[in-house]
Amino acid sequence: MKKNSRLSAVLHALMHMAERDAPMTSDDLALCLDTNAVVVRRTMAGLRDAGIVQSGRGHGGGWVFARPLAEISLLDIYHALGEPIVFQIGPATESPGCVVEQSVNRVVGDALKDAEAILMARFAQTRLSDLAADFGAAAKARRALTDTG
Amino acid sequence: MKKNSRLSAVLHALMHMAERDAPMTSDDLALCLDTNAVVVRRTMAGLRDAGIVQSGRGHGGGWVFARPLAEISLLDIYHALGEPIVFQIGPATESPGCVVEQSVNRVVGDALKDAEAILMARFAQTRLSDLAADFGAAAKARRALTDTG
DNA sequence: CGGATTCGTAACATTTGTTGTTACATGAAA
DNA sequence: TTTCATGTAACAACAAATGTTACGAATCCG
Repeated sequence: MKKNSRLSAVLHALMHMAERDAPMTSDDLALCLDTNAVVVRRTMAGLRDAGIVQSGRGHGGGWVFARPLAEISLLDIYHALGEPIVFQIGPATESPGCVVEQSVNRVVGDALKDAEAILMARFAQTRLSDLAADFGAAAKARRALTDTG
Repeated sequence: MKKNSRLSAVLHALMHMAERDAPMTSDDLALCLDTNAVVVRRTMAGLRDAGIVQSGRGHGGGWVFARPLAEISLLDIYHALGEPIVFQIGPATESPGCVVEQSVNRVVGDALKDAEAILMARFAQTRLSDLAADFGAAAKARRALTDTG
């Protein structure tokens, strides 16, 4: 299956936004992500609804953060994207009648659930400011948002 | 996209095999799994190549275990299936030129890698005999294979 | 006001992976 | 030799993510 790259894509976009003070248009971001402006809007829509970013129309419009980077976790982003499916592997039947299949689903499902919990915990404790620091944009990001927030 | 259910499907099939002493044909298993015999053969092929099961043709043929259930881990099965992709979420670009994207990929990739390691560890420590015990087929399974192994 | 800019969104095409199906060859047992 | 069963290739059906086009709505600037 094709992988769902919305999480990585949106993080990439947000980090480019963090490098700038001014709003970035969907076309700007589409260039950064090597994709289409419509795809950018589609992906960012969830973040806007979640109050993570804001969009403005017309001249001087575009995308800006609605909160300081230190107050946005990867888990916030993940949820704002509609909680994309984490695992590609899964049961053949959700509610099987066969007790054997029920047993298999329970054992494998528990393992997947635990792994997912680990992942979510990691996402929860990682902030956008950490990500920005990772490539040396920490200072810029702080100047751009923490002061105003 | 559709989920990859081969792991669950093959475990379901193996547990039905564990309930019986006699070989089960692909048609038998296809009935259990509510699918097609060709799909069963296709999926089981990896397990046969890995020496986990054996297939026999002609009258009285079908699928049997090649090792005791206690000596087969879920990780063995997972590898035998060609290590299906675990995560549906992933990076947009594998080897990006953009340093920002590299940073994002590293952070998200590390989190995914850790979660995958947790999952693999769980798979490694879970044997088919554990699975069989989970639905009360432990006695049967032991009678069928541990004695002969 | 009018034009340029930019987001919002629906509709459709493209791509890719999984699963289902058909057809036929190969091997083994009765 | 007939029947049963696997091995495998080829193709169809289906689903999900992404790319593309088109058009509407809001905003800014002159």
